[in-house]
Amino acid sequence: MPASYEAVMKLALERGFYFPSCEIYADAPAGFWEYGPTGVGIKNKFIELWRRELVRRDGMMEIDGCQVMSKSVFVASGHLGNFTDPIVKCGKCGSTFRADRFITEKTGEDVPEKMPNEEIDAIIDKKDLKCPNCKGEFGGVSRFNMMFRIGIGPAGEEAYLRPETCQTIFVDFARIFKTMRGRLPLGVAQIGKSFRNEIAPRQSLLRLREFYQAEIEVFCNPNKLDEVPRFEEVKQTILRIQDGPTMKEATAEEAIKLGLVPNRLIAYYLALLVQFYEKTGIDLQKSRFRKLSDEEKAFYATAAFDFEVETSIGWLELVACNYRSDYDLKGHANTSKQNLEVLDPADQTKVLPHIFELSMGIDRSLYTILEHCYYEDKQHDDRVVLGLRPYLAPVLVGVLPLMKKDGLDEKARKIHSDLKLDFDSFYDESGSIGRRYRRLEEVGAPFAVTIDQTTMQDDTVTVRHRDNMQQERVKASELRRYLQESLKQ
RNA sequence: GCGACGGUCGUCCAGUUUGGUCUAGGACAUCAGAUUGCCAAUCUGGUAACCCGGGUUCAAAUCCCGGCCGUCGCACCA
Repeated sequence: MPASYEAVMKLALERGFYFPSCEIYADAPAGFWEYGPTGVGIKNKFIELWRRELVRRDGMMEIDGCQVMSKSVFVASGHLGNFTDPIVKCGKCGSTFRADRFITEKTGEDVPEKMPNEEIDAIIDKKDLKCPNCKGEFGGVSRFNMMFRIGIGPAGEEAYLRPETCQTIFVDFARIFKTMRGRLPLGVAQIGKSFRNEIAPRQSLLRLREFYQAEIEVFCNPNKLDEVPRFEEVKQTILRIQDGPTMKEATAEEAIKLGLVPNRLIAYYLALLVQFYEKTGIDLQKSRFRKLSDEEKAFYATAAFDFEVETSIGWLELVACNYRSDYDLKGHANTSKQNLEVLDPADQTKVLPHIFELSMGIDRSLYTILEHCYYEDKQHDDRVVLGLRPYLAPVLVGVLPLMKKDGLDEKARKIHSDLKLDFDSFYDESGSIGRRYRRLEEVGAPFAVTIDQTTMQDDTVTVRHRDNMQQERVKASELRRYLQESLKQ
């Protein structure tokens, strides 16, 4: 079995990576999944890698905001206007359709999403449109909003679960900029949950109703999009860019010259993103930045690239990279009546920052890492191996006594307890040694330390490597340094 | 949300056609003991499931109704 959605799913269920939420109840809703112990291990390490390679490297500021946000936030953001799709439901068979698209398809008439419900109803009446499935009459147009609405306090004040984490960053921007002595360009980052009431959640981690995002919002001066001193560090990074039907590979520097990327600021962050994903173990040969056409772009984006990775079930969007211009800050400034302009000290001008964002889906990224790292080793009984990088593995090292006698088990327990506070160490004495190696491989543990008779004589242990199954002898006293070393690049 | 098909130990599958030896079976996984002692060994024993609710019937894993979940297709994915 090659790496496939089914194989990854099977492993996830068998080894506790992730599983359906509330599964002991029959009324558990779709689109909610939990991470088990091994899954959390990978997730936490993925987040730490993200912090190291993006937040700390670039000197970004990380915040942690609330999941419940006021109604006004979404009036300003446009979520309560632009994102409500007009839908019609057949009174007879219950089929539902996007009203605007349905009318355009049937009559050729252009129907903007924002057209009032009554006008859309009038068109359906006039053109005598019927349900294409059963010829039934349509009920009136209604609006479907993908946000979860909640009631605050006894009066049930209207509020919403955020449908994207970035709104927190926008509304917090002024305070962060002032109190943290910000300067443009300023990256503000956040990891957190977002909620979207998907109509048809599907494929476990890939389309969730409650999901993790890692977002980076870069606030910048729109007049200085090519002033990026650190661009030098990344200019040789290869960007693979799909523009319409053509796929082009170019360094970040060339990509600007070729007009594939509009400016240095965007090129810089796309390159950082590539360098980050290279370290996750995802095969970058199966990745691309897909330049979105005008029709595909979100309403707020003036330039947009989706970072996509090919998996057994097709191309998956892992990160949306949008140049959002001043859409967000302008909206929040108008709605809140606050001035969100900042001073650019270089030329003492006031400017309303523009925003370039990297909006990463953590759950999808984790799935992709699992799939790209999964393999079955034909040379060795089709052993299932998760070839995770050491710094992403939920278990770094398994500590195994060769046998449970002659004091080997006690010695092994001692070594395990010496390691476990600083490393993800796992002690296992159950079953044959080969069996235990295989179990460790399935959760991606890169190393197994075995305690044998020789250990009792000279205090050395064997370190077995997951990928090539080779072993080497290492002094027990050197183990910590050995493991420490493995966690570096 | 619509349609088609499906839902049985942790995982995969048998059993449902024709209701009754199903007290639900197997494989893998897992646990305990024995034996072995560096790559899924063997033996013995154990844990562990009919998605939920209702109905038909003397009797339901099996038939009927409703719900939930999953896969696929359509639609959706801001």
